[in-house]
Order: sequence, then structure tokens, then C-alpha cells
Amino acid sequence: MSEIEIPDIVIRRLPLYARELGLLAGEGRDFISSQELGHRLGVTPAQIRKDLSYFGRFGKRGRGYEVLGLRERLRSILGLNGRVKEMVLVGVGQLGRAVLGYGGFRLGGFEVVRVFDSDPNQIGRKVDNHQVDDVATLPEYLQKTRVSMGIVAVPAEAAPSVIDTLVDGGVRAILSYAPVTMSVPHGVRLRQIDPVMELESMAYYLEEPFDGYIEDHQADVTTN
Amino acid sequence: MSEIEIPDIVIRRLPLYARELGLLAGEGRDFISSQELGHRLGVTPAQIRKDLSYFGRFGKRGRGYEVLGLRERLRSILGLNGRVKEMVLVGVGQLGRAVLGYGGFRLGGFEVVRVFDSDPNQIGRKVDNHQVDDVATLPEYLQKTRVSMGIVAVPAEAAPSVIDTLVDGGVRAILSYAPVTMSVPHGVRLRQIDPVMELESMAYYLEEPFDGYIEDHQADVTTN
DNA sequence: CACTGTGAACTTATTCACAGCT
DNA sequence: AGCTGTGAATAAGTTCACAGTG
Repeated sequence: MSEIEIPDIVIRRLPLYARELGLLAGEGRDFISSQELGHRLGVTPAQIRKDLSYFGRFGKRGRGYEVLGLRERLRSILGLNGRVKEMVLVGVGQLGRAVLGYGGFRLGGFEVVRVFDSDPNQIGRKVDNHQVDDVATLPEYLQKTRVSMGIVAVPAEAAPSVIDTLVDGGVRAILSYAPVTMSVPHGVRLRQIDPVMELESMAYYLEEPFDGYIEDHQADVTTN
Repeated sequence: MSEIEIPDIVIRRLPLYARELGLLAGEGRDFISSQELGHRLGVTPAQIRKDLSYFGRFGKRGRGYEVLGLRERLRSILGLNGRVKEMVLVGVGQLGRAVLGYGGFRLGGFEVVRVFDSDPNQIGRKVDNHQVDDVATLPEYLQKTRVSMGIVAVPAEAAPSVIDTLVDGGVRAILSYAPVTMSVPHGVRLRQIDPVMELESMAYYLEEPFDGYIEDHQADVTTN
């Protein structure tokens, strides 16, 4: 229970559990079983119990899990119970603006604290209460402030250099919307959101035959 | 090689391969080995060869893969070589607008053909060359046109009903930006993009201790 | 000769099944 | 009685290693 490496795939499910527990709390639920939670999430009860067992024993036998208590434990495990996580945002095009305007980050305990762009037309402007700074000043900003998370919302061509700058500046977790593959040093997490790739892979299941074949691919619900 | 079920995880990597092959073609490369392609993508060469072997034999021994040829095969396998894939978009808030404005869909062979919202202030307005229709008219529109893909960019509360409407209307592949878990019938693919969950799971690796513990989680590059 | 294509070996992830609490 | 927590069993996914081939 103590010195095994916890699989990333397990870590990635924790936010899902935490989110659903938040909803349950909102519905006034005090306790929930792995059975019912799994049913709501499309996950097996055994999966949930096994995942949680990596971190400790949070349930009460015969009763299930205390909804708010477990949610707090999960957020604590994820490191989300301290102060708000500060992020820099690079790129204030349409997508960057949507990121800034999206309330979900704030609610989740994340906050964009500084915004950068390379477009002279944007630099100096105010977008959603944030002064847009020249991306050229990003390195010095990172040096001063040690922000550990970043969001990249720049065009593909610009992304590699932006990501390098973030990494060099000590940013350890990067969420990129740019469709480019890059490798980053050990210890840095880079995750990409690429809606086009999602659509492309889903297209496979739309029974269009490929070339001459007519095959029947059918598969199950995937909630990512 | 012929009647085995192809794992979804393999399908999901095909767009990644196709994308990189497109870049290679742009660089003027004619052939590439699984070795080099894997290196560029952070994937093992064996993985690439194994993935491709589900669909046929596309390589030339001693030479590697013909860049443009393989790209076309992959796009064909995914069903992306026919005409443009038409999609409906539900929700034209900030996020929906970003989706509409994003050129990547167009380039990938996807096109938003109709836009819906429930907000009376939006309905009837023109957004990025699209007339915004009342979401109440979505069912009849789907009945008429049999669009098979949809993008959901509405708030979480509205998402379940929108998704149900899409499913009932015959939409078989749905990309949702709303942070809600839903189950859909067999044969329908629902994929969610949830940046907050990505950030939350990455936060785990930012060496914030959880409660009293100080542990050392370090893991490798993850490009989704 | 440098590569692919692929069974076999291995590793990782999921599910089972049941002992043990409450 | 009804649940959790968890080793053991199974399934899924990845990598190895090498025969085969242009």
C-alpha cells in the first residue's frame, strides 16, 4: 500500500470521481456505494474500490463512502485543497478568450493570473480583466513568479517555442490546445486537447466503408 | 488479420499518425520508417507496426512507409476520404464561437453545417456566417438531414437534454465540451473534452504534499 | 541489408470473488 | 446484511525478437 507507483490512469480517474461526488453532495446525498457511483459514471464498482485502495481506506463497510468526505480526500490527494492554482495563459485569440471566459477553471480552483500573446494588436489590450503582455516577457515573468501551470492556446506553428519557454521557466504542467506533438523533459506533464483528433477517431465508427471493405465496427459508450 | 475486433485505443492513434505524416509530406519526405515516425511521436516503432498490421501491410521492407500513401490509407480507414463530414453545433456562447472560428475542423474535413442555441438573444443572429436556430427545431432538422456528428458546447445543465436530442435524432458521434457524465446507447460514441479534469489530474504531479505526506511522484511525458 | 510484419513474452489494467468489518 | 478492501485470476495492451522480404 505504500511504496508502489500509482498508475497515471488511476490518477486521471480521480477528478471524475471527485466531480460526481460534488454533484451528489449537491443532491443532498451523504453516503454512496461504489456500486451506485460506478453506475452513475459508467465504471465498475471494483474499479472504483481498487483505485481508491491505492490511497487508503475511505469507505465504511456496509455503508459506502461519505460523499463530501471522499470528495475532500480526493481533492487533497490531487493537491487541490491548498490555495488556488495559478496558471499563465499564452494566446488570446478566440480560443484563449474562451478559456479566459470559462468559469469552470475558477470553480475547480484554477486561476489564470497572467496572459501573454505575440500579436502587437493584442499586447497591451485588456481582455476579460487581464492586461495582455508580450510573450517575449514570459521568461522573466516565470523567473520572478514560479507559476507551475500553463495553458497554451496559440497556433500550431507557435506552440513548440511557447512550450519550450514554459518548460524553461519552470512550468511543470502544461495544457495545450495546439495540435502538435512535442516531447518535454522528465518531470513535466504536457497534455493536449485536440478536438479534431477526437472527431477523426470517432469517424471510424460511422459505418462508412473503407475502400472496398464493408465492415461492421460497433463499440460501446466512451466517455473519454 | 481479418475478423478480430480492432481495439479502440488503436483507432485513436491513427489520427496521430495521419497528422504527423501530413507534416512529413509538407517537409518533402517520401518514405519514413516506423523507427523515425515513432521517435517523432513518442511512440515505439513496434507499436506503430503492430497498429498498422490490424489493417494491412502498408510498408516496404527495407524502406519504410510511403508518407503520402500511408496517410491516405489511414484517412481512408477512418472514413475521412469521402466528402466533408457534416456536423451540427449546439451552443454559441464563447466556446461555441471558438469552435466555429477554428479552422482546424475545416482542414480536417469537418464542417459545421448548422448551429443551434436556446438563448432568445442568440436565435436568429448570425454568428460566423451561420444563422443561429432555436434548439427546439433541432429534432426536425436532424430528421430531415441525417447529420451524423455533433458538437455540444452548452453549459453542463443543458448538456444531457441536448445530447439526448442528438442521439434521438440519429447523431452517432458526439463531441461534448460539457463536464457531465452520460451514458448513450450502444452504437453511439460520446467523447468529452474537459480541460478542468486534465488540469486536476496534472496537479497531482506538482509536488504539493497531500495532507501530511510528502511523496515523490514523477512520471513521464504524456501527450494525451 | 534495413526494414516490416507478427507470434510470443511480457507488462499493465481490469474484474472477480471472498474474507473481514460495522 | 451490506458493504469495502484486496489478493488472485483474467483480459488487454505493449514490447520483444526474429523470420521474411524487397
